[in-house]
Order: sequence, then C-alpha cells, then structure tokens
Amino acid sequence: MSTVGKAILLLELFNVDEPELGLSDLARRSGFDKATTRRLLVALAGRGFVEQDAGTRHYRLGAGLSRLARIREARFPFLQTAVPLVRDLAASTAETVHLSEFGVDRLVTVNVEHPAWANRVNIDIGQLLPLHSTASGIAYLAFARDETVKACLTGSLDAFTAHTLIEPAAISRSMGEARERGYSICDQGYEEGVISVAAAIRGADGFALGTIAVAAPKARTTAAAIAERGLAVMEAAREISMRLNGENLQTLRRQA
Amino acid sequence: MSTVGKAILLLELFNVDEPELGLSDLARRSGFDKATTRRLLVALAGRGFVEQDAGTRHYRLGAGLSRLARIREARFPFLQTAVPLVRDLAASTAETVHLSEFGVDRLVTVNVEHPAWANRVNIDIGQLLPLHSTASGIAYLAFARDETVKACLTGSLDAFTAHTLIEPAAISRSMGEARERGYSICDQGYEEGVISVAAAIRGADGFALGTIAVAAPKARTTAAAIAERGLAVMEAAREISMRLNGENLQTLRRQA
DNA sequence: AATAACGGTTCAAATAATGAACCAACCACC
DNA sequence: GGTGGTTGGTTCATTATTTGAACCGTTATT
Repeated sequence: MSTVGKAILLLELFNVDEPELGLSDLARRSGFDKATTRRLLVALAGRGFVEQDAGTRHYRLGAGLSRLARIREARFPFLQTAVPLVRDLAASTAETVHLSEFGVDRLVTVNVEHPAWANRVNIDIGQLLPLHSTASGIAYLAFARDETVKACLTGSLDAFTAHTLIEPAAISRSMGEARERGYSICDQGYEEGVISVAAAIRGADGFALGTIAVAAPKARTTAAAIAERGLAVMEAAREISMRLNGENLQTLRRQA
Repeated sequence: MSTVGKAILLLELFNVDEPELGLSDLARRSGFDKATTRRLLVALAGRGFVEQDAGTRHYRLGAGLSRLARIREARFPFLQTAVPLVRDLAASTAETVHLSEFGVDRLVTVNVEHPAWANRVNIDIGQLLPLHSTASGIAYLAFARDETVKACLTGSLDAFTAHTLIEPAAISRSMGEARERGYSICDQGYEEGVISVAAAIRGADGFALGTIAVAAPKARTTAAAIAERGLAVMEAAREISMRLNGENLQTLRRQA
C-alpha cells in the first residue's frame, strides 16, 4: 500500500461519533506501527489535514481539508444548488428527504431534511449508503459509468434485510426499471419497514453525480404516494442537474 | 519532504480559478517527475481525494475531501454557527463582512456577505489572508498561541502597500492594542484604500479559531464608524465563540 | 510503590519512491 | 499527409524514504 494511501486511511478513521483520537488508538485501529502512525500524522498536521489538541494531545481532522473541500465545492456547488430543492421536497412530501453524493464506491449523505412526525426515517449527514441496496444507490447505478456498475456487482453483496436484492441480475433489472421510469424504488432493501424513492442528479456528461431521495415508514405509505413522490423526486433531480450544468441546457448524453 | 507532504502539495495546486489540471501541468507546477506525479494522483484517486475527468483526463479535487471536511464540520460547526451572525452584521453595517478560519499559517476566507454598494470591498470565498497585514490576521494573532505568533514574526514579511507594518515590534504593538480594545484595526495594510476592523472567534481554550471582519472603502469611512463597527464585530465574535463552545459558557482561559 | 497506559523518539534494515527513457495518441501547422 | 510538439501513461534499475522493535519520560490507576 502506498504511503499516501496509508495517510488517507488514517484520516478515514475519524468519524462524527469519534472526531478525536489519540496516537495509540489510531495506531491500533489502522494496524500501523506507532512510529509510522505518528510520522504520518506529523506530515498531515504540517499541511493542516489534522490538528492536535493542545490539552489532550489527541488528533482531529484539520482545517486544510475544509479549504480544499471548499475549492471543490466552487467547481461543483452541489450542496448550495440542491439544498433549496431538498427543503421544498421535504415540505411538499412531509417525509425525510436526503441528498447524496458519490464517493469512491458508496453514496455519502450530504444533506437531510426531516419531517415533524415522531415516526420518521432518520438519516445523518455523513452517513454512507451502499449502492446495491438503497433507492439512492439504484438510482445512481442506473446512470453510472459501466465500470462503476461492474465494480459494484462483482464481489459479494451484503444482505441487510430479508428483502435485499443481492443477485447481480436482480439488481440490473432494478436499475433498468429505474432508468425507464426516471426514479428508483427500494422496498425495505436496507432497513425493515422503510420504503424509499430516489432519482439521479446528473452531470453535463449525463452520468450520475449523486441522488435525491424520499424515505418513509412503509406503514403509512400507499402505492399512490410512491408514484407521486417518484415524480416529485425526479423533477427535483432534473432541476438540480440543470442548475448545476449551467443555463445552457446541454442535452444529456444518456437519455432516460 | 515526506511522500504525504508531496501528495498534499499536489492537492494544493488546485484553486478556484483553476479547478482542473492535467498531468503534465501538475508535474510542472509541483516540480515532481511526471511518473511520481501520476503515482501520487493514482493513490489520491483511489481514496477519492482527486477525480479524473473521463473526457479531458484532467484531474480535480475529489469528493473524499468533502466527506472528511464534513466530519470536521460536525465537530466544529464554524460555518453554520457563524453564517447568521455574518449576515446580521452585514445588514447592520452595510459593508463587506467576511469570516475566516485559521489554516497552517494563514487565514482562509470561509464566508462573505457583500453590501449593495457598487463601490465596495470584494473578497472571495477561499481567499487566503496573511496574518501580519490584515485586520483579521492581527485579531487572530492577538489570541493565538505563542508558537504561532513566533512562527509568523520570524522570517521576512511582505509589504503589500506603503502602509503595511513589517517590523515585528510594530506588529506586536498592533496585536497588543487589539487585545486590549477587543478588536483590531487595519488601515490600508493589505490593499490601498481599504480599512478594516476584525475580532477573533475563540475556542473553549481561549485561543483564536478564526475571525470575523468588516472591510470598507476608506473614502467613506469616519473614525466614528470604525469605533461603531469595532464594537459590533467584537460582539458578533463573542456570540459565535459562545455558541461554538456550548451552552456551558466556560470562562475563557485567556481573557482580553 | 508498582503497574500500565499514554505520547513521543531512535536507527539499522527493509521497502517503497524515484526519474530518464520509453510508448501511443492527439493536435496544429506547413 | 507528413512533421514536430504536445499530451497521458508506463517501465525498471537506482536511490532514498519508510519501517518497527526497543527505547524514554509522563501521567493516571491500583
């Protein structure tokens, strides 16, 4: 493994629940030697990718990451563009609406709006979603590059519930339906009792960048509501895609 | 230089104006060999820190950075906390208000509100500000760790205008005044014709995390306006610091 | 006082990074 | 339709960086 890969692996040990970790802890979790771990941390700290708490001597992710992320966001203002539409969709559906962006081999939740219901689907910002077993994932795959789809379908797929589709053929069929329909439906594929619809947000090249989805408790969801939400989520995704790709509405290379 | 440092240096070649760069370009600018550059890029791409455009084969910053930046933001919700107060301050002063966060050896502009005036001070998100020659920088240094101050004052300092203070003693005096007053004033130290006031946003340990500042054309700025804005910016910084450090308003270790 | 955990450091040995030379493809220009 | 200059990408012997067991000094815990 490259040294750079190791350094990044170290960064990825941090998460929202454990945002600060000590040296020994990082060494243990990464499997690297303590000396190696520290050398990597010092290199990362030198560029502001991690910071060390002066009191506890624990490490946390640094401001340098935020700076680079902001430069990326200037190129792809995914969040700013999508947030108002997420809010609108949450208001009109009165269910949980979440926005995801693709990263490496999963979807990353970047924004969520929860409804006022006590009984609702809860999703956290930063949460990672698998591609094969969520409405968002299927919507993404439906407009993903062939190599991404292939990478997803080769290798064993986890079954999260009794309803999770894990045969590549079944998932492909599901993708095809989503492509034709314009939105995906996932019935308890990731969590028991939750039904979701999602649509892909697409770049200028027609390939998916991320997704927008509505998730609701199955108990209060009718077939009619699913169809209605599907159209709404599709329309929101279309609007975000158009705003992202400039006013010059270039025809998307891959049509639905 | 460590391999990790090289990889990060590569990432830092991207900026808002040039968000996508080719392999040869990156190699040229970094001074690394093309093979080295590519190996680093491949390692970075493997973890989503850069992405390659399928068409142009150019590289850009990746979604992995956004993910980690979001985890950091969950711990330090600097932006979310400060944005409303930046907006309020912009409304009440009718001048440019900008928010900065410290990174390595500079301040990074993370949010800006511009007034409606045609003649106004323009600042971009992501813009880097030197510590010794801006109101924000002085406000930051006034509550920074000794080692940060020392690192800033050792080595030669750039003079951006005829008014820029570059003698360590003069800068120290300026910091002292800011600490006592509660806000800093910088009269054309970074750009001719611009006068700014700033105050430090501080962490639970009492040390500065970032700053909030008001910048205006000197032509329409009276001494009374400076004093008024100074108090307003100080109050905004205090409010952000308090919200960041939790409801349990711990007494700040380093008092003004 | 003893123990065990912590963060941090050292230096010979092992491993990963390096870069000159090399493709193949593309683009402009005559 | 060559020709020269550019691009992204690859190879492999040489070289320099990374590695980790053993170490130190501190700080809790027992």
